[in-house]
Order: sequence, then structure tokens, then C-alpha cells
Amino acid sequence: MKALLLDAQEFSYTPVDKEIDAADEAEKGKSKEYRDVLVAFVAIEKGDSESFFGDVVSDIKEHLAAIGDRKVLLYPYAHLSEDLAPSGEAKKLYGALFEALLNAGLNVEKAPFGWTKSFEIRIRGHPLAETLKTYKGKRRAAYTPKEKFYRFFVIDENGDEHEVTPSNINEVKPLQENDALRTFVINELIGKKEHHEEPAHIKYMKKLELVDYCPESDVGHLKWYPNGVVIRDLILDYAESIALSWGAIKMQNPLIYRTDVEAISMLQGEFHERDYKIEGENMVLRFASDPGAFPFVQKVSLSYRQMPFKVYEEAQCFRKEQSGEVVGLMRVRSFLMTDHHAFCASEEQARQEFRRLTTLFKELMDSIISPNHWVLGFEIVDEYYERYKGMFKELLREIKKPAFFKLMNRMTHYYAFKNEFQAIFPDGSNLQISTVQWDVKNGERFDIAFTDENGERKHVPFIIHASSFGSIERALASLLESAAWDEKSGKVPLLPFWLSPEQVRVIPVSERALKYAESVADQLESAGYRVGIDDRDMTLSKKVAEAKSHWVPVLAVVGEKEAEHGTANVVNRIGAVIGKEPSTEMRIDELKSLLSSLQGDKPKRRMYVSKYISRRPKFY
RNA sequence: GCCUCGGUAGCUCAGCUGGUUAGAGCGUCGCCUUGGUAAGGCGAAGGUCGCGGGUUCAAAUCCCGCCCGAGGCUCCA
Repeated sequence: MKALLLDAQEFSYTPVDKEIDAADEAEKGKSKEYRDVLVAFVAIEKGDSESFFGDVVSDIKEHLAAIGDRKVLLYPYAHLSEDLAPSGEAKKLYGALFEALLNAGLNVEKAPFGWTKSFEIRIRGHPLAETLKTYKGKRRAAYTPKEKFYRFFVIDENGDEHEVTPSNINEVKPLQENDALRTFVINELIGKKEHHEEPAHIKYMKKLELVDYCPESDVGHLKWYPNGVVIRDLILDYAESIALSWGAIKMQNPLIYRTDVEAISMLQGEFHERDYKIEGENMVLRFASDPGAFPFVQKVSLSYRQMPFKVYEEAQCFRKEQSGEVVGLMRVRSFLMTDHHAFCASEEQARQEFRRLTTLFKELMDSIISPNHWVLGFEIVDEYYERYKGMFKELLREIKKPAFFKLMNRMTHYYAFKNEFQAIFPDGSNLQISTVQWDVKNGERFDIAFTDENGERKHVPFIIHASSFGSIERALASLLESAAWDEKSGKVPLLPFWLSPEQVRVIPVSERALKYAESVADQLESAGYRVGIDDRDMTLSKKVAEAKSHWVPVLAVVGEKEAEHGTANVVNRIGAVIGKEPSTEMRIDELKSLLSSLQGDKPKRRMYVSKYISRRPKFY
């Protein structure tokens, strides 16, 4: 919204003609005259809402305090903006703004909306006499957890509830026993403790040549080096196999959406400020997976036999976060989500999918994303807590973990409840990764329906939304922070073996051993592993040092001895204490079976850079 | 978006109370070294000191604006 505030000695206007059918009441040709009035010319713009009316009221009050008390005349003036709201919406907000000023005790009148009017004005000549104010749609009113949520408790793995308040955190037993959970609860209820260093993953993402900032793009858009891309692709391979085994179809929807489509503007809700708009078009970049998924499924002919209907998508999302919020891989403006939806025909189906996804994601956190350093939190509308607490307790018994619950008394979003798997970082911060959400609204809102046993068309009563790896960016942040945890406890920091951009580095003792090194590398490479050969003219210890500093998990040193015996001197660094990384002489087939046991059933991909270290450029 | 701190070679940083030709380590390139598990030796190249403006005889250094980053705040459907 734009507001041009003019301190007028004299002002008069005359309604000439109605411009729109829904115009305000006014008498054609009847002039109104004012003396000593603050005329507020306002233009309601696209995306405006009542959210900032409080600011408008206080600004006008402040202004009146500065220039002297006056009557205020609200005057609709579309010419202040090139990005106007539709007239219906604008008229509604114009009226609401008038009410807001009236309720604030101001002496205010309004000129009719929707009329062509002539006016005359004589403005005072002081510095404050002419002021232009711009207001942008704020996000949701700021809730602190205390306002949005009114009750907090932990449910332990036995199903017992423990009430938590900001003052009793240290006395709650499950919180005494679980550092990660206590950290999370403190962050939620009291606020994050100050840390002055940058998160470990920012240092690592550059050092390992995975990802970096890209000053040529907008803030929060990252460039990915080959080593980062291979990790991303491997995570996506694995996320896809999880989703397909779960029973989803895989789909792909566009990145750009029309805001004049009702379904899209409904999903945009109050969050216009975080949208990436396309200049001059009624278009936004995709801000979540739903704008693609809901219209997609809405048009699918579904029978009860196909329910629950599950979809999976790698959804690139764009959110224009405040510039000061963007940090490392934790908060970015463009990210790739691994997004699941289950459209359920019955409550029973929804319960089953909620449980299944939650246990699945628990395994993911435990085995890959953040082993030993994660917690589970729930946000619930209270009526749903009463109804589903049995399910929650059973679930916690099953995964053998306590969880932190926050209760609210009204539904602020589309979900009745959701859980979130939060990784805890060594610096004491937490980051949401996986989530499962229970949506009771959108089946009806978006007319997503199936045909039941009786041939009747029914809205999908429950939609389960879920994301396995959250965003790839956050998953990578968590993987790197997991390594930081290991490093902190004196262990070698590494990525999981299957995600290491280079899984094995073959290091010839001297150039004479290069031929043999190549044959070893070939054997491992043909078994599907990512293998590097350090063919550079450097001392052995320097080559070893460099491989270690680049987090290569397995080193195979070969010289004349090994060539003779058909072996390699293997350093398996996984789980080793820093400085004590034992080496073992083994045959190549033994090495292969070691690698196979480390790899497990995880996806394989070839290396995205040359296997010869001498052929690889430094990326910076 | 706000507050604080920062931006100097490809990278990490020193220099910054204005004053010769802007330094170091790493990396790169060349030469020597042909080595047995965390960094062998010598040499060379490499810089619009983030960008723009201002003050001054003189600006990496002081002032203003902007851009980028970090921490904090606000925020995080």
C-alpha cells in the first residue's frame, strides 16, 4: 500500500461518475470542502492485507503529533501505484482501513471509493507537509511460542506425559536424561543461546568444495561444485527409492505459477512478502510443493481401490527470506525438497501413513542425517491431541524416543498436527529436517476427490504431507554438522561412505608404482566405487595428508611391495580416532568386500571429476 | 528489514592513528628431490585493496552511499 500524506489548508472534491458497479455510496456532483485537513491519498496494492494497518494507524498518529492535530480524510488514489490490487479487494481493504483509523479514535472521514472525482487542494509549505509512506504485506502476526502455544510437555518412550514450563526445564526427567531434547526445548521456550562462531557446515561446504555462495545470483542461491552435486544426486537417488518403495508415483510440476488461479492464491495465503514475483506478470516462482501437487491430483480420476494415493516429487522451491535470515545451507532462498503426499480415503489410512512415514524418517535421521543428534517435536491443535494421543504414545514406544509437544488452541495452518525431526548441531542450534503433517482441510478446499464403493464422489478427508530429507540443502548441512560432532569428540570427520564424493583414494608410493595403482583403481572402479588416483609428483606423506583433509574415508597405499603381492595397504578411517588411523595390508578382493560392506545397499554413482588428482582443478 | 563486525593475490589472512614499488602462508607454474602414511627444498608468476562518490598535495587506510558475508534481533505456512 502507498499513502501520500498531504497537510492541506484547503481541500475539496466532487464525485463526477461511478467507475465501478460496487462503488461506495456518494451523491453525484455534490462537493465536499475541508479546511486544515490531513489528506491521505492511498493506493491498495496487490498482496496487501490488514496485517500492517496497525503501522498505518500509528504512523498517522505520529504524523499528526508532529504537524498538529487535524481531521484526516482518506482518499482513494490509484495513481500512486503500478501494482494495484483488484478493485473488489481494494475496496474491502479501503473500508477496513477506514474502520481501523476510526477505531483508533481519529477524527477521520473517507472519500468514496470507485468514483471519478475532481479535487482542489492547497498544501502548506513545511517540510512535513508532503510525505509518502509505503507499506508491504507483513507475514503472519508475530507469535512467540508462548502466544501461539499454551501448553508444553514431553512424552517419554513409556507414554508418560511430563509438563514443561520455561522455569522447570531442568527438573523434567526426560530432559535431564537427554541433552539433545533439552537443547531443543530450551531453544523453543527460552531462545537460542548466543553463539558467535559461524556454523561448522559453512566452513566445510567450502573446504570440501561442495557448495558455495554465488554473488552473481540473489542472496541465498548457491552454486554446487561437482563434489556437492554428486552428494545431492545420491541423496535424491536414495530419497526416490524410499518414496517408490513407499508406494508413491513420481511426478514433476512446473516452477512458475499463476497467481490469478484461485488454488494458487489460496495457498499463497498471507505470505506474499516471501514470494518471488515475476515482474510485470501475475506469476510467482513455486514457494512449496503444494501449488504443483494439489492441482495435479485434483485432476486425477481416483477410485477407492487406488487409495491411499501417494505422490512423490523433487520440488525446487523459492522463498524470498529476509536477507538477514539467510545463512549457509540452513536458510536459503532456493531449495530442493523431497516431498511426499498421501491422499487418504479414511482415517485409518491416514493413521497408517502417518505412522509409517514417521518410523521411516526416524531411521533416516538415525542412520544417515544426524545419528545420535536429533529430536522429535510435535505441534498439535489441542482437540486433535485428545483424539490422537494414543497413536502418538504408541509411535514413541515403537521408535523408543521421547518427543516434545506444543499445543495450540486453534488451527493456524492447514494441518491439525505435524511432527518435525530436528537435527541438533554442536553449536547448540537446531534445524528442522524431516516432517510429517496431518492435513484435514485441503482435500475439500482444493476439491481433491475419489469415487467410493458406492460410486459417490467424495473429498479426500485426510492428506498426509511429508518430506524425507527436508530440503537437500538442510540435509547436507546436517551431514556436515554430524561430522563436526565426530570431530568434536576426537573422531575423524567424514561423510557417510556412500555419500563421500571420493570413496577410495589409491596412493602410489612413488611414480614407479603408478601402473599398479591404476590397475587397483580400475578394479575398484569397475565394482562401482568412486576412486581417485593420486598421480602427482609429491611425497607420500603429503599425498596422505591431503586425502585425509579432504575426508576421503578409505586410502589404499601401494608401492613395489604391494605390487608384488597383489595387495594394498588400506587405511579405513571410518570411526577412527583422529591421529590413530590404522593401516592393514589386504588383497584387492578383500578390499572390495570391505567396500561392499561399507556401501551396503545404498545408491552408487560414478565420480563427477577426473579420477586422476593431477587432472582436477582447485575450485578456489 | 534492523543492530554489530567484516570484505586486501585463486584460498586463509597481516597491513588500516593517511606518506616510497601493498606483504605472508597455502595453492598455481618452473627447477631440484623419487619418496613408505598429516604437509621436502629453491625460484617465479599472480593485486581495479568489494563497488561508486567525497575529503586531501597524497586514500587499502578518513567520510558518505551501495553490494556481499558472519553474529545477533525480527522471522522461519
